Amino acid sequence: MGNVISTEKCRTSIKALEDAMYVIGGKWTLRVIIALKDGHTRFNDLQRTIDGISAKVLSGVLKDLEENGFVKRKVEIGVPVVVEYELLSYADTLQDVLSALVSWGEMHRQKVIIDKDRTN
Amino acid sequence: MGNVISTEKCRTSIKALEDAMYVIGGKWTLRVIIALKDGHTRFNDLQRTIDGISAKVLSGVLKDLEENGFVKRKVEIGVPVVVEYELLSYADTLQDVLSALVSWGEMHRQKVIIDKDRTN
DNA sequence: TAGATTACTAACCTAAAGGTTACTACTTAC
DNA sequence: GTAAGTAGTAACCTTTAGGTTAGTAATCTA
Repeated sequence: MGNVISTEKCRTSIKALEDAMYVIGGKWTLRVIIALKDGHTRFNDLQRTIDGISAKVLSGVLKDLEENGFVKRKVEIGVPVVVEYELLSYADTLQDVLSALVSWGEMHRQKVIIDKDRTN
Repeated sequence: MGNVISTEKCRTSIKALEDAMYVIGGKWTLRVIIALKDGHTRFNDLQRTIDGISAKVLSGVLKDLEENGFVKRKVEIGVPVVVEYELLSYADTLQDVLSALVSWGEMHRQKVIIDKDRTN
């Protein structure tokens, strides 16, 4: 009961997790980053790739990503004006997070399917 | 533009991420798991350890964790009745996700502090 | 004998993330 | 000449996760 030292480490971990989730825990944030990494750099291309995202939400997420230093918005003046969202190197720091989440998600989906089969 | 093959891989990754976030993306889910891993097994101990969580929310999270196979609820009959939440081995599969998120959160907090200093 | 602790639940309320619809102004394709 | 694509914004609405308050019944503590 109440091991203070471990509780402190625990609280520290929880705070770090909190910081991470604040920035990348939104419903769409990491999905947009995945699509950007996949080479989809333009607004409508992103919207088409990410099923279910609305223009309003995509626009908001892209603004947040810019503010947090993950993405650069590049406007190429011409006719028509072309806007490209370029991933910055800071986005690479998310590599471990992304691959851990994606592979855990795949694994978990398999597990859920197997569990369902066993109950039939 | 519109490389169909890579777009499909991208969609698959996004779905896996979606599955993961559905299960562990709640505001409190991973915080509770961290506290459980730290050896806090009882309800009020967990509530004291996880700053800001209400009894209602903690109770809901613990039920979800049980349903998803992360936790076993153990009742020891006696006076008073003691309830313990035991982490199951399935929770170990989250190790990579947890450490990636925690260390990214720590790193990001440092970056934010440094960025703030630079603007002063 | 008032207060704390045990493990919660019921009922209610709020905020904010996200969803929907419509619209811009210009250009290219059919 | 009309439909679709370019990159969004404005205004509005809804959902729901989470927050708040209060209370249970039994025991122990100051």
